[in-house]
Amino acid sequence: MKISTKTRYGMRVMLDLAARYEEGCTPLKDIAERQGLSKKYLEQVVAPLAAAGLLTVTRGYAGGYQLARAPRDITLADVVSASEDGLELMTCTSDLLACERADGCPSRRVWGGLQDAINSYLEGQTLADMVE
Amino acid sequence: MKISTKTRYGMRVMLDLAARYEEGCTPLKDIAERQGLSKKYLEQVVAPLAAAGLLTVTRGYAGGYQLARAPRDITLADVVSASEDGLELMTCTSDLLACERADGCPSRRVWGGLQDAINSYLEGQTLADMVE
DNA sequence: TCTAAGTCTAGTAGTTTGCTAGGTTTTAAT
DNA sequence: ATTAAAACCTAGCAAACTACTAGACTTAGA
Repeated sequence: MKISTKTRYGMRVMLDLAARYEEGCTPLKDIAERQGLSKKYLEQVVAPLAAAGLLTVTRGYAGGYQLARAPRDITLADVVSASEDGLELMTCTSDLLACERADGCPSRRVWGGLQDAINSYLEGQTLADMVE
Repeated sequence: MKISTKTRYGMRVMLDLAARYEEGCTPLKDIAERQGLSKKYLEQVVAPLAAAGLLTVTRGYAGGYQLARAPRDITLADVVSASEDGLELMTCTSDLLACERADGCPSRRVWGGLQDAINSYLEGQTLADMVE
C-alpha cells in the first residue's frame, strides 16, 4: 500500500504546474530545480501524465508543459490513475475465480469498500483544491 | 497502490477464522484447503498477524489458530496494519525535508487526505461487519 | 513415542523501483 | 542555416521486493 515516488513526483509536478497555470508552458528544467528533483527522471514521471492527456506539450525551443485543463477540472484521481496505470488495488481476475469457490467471498467486501473510499476521495478533490 | 497477496491472504485467513470464531482453534491445514492456498505460504502470512497479537496460537498436536478477540473487536485496520507493517502510504522522513523547502507543500495535503480516507474506512469496519 | 501441529531460516526466480545515461527529434531564435 | 534549448525514446542496472518452496526443528496431545 505504499505510493511510489513516481506517483509522488508526478503529483508534485502537477501541483507545481497548477500553481502557475496562467503563465503558459513551463520547461521541466524549471520544475526540477524548484522541486529539487532530477530533470531526467522527471521526464519519465511526466510521460504517463502527458499520455493520459493531462498535459499539453510544447516541443522545441522555449517549449515545456502546461496543464491541459484548468486545475479545477483535474481531479487527484486523474493524476494518480495516470501515474499508477489505474486505481485498482488488485488485479481481480484471479480473485473472481477464488470467489466462485468461496461462500459469499467476504474479502470482496473488504477491498471493494476500501476501493470505494479511495476513489471517492480522489475523485472529489481537484488540483485547485490542493493549491488553495 | 497495489495490495500484496500476503495482505490479501492474511485477510482471507482472518475472515475464515472470524466465520468460525466459536469453534475453538483451527489448524492452518484446514484453512489452506478451504481457501485453496499453500499451507506453507500461509505460515508466513499468518506470522505477522500472530506477532501483532491478533491470533491466539496453540502449538503441538491438535493445535491451530484462533482470533485473539471477537470478530467485532478486530478492525480491518488491525489486520492490514499487521500484514503491511503499518498503514502509511509513504515514509515521510524525506518528505518532511522536501516540505521545508517547498512553499506550503500542497502534496502533503493530497496524501494526508488520502491517508485519512483510508484509515477511517479501515478503522470503522470490523471482521464481524464483513462476515455479516 | 508417534504424530500432527506450529516455528525458524534459507533460498530463489521473477518483477518492480528508482534511478542514470546517451542519443534523437523538434522548433524558435540568431 | 546554425545553434540551442527543449521534449522524446531506449537501454541498462543495482537494489529491493514478491510470491513462493523447502527443510530442519520444536511443541504437546493421544
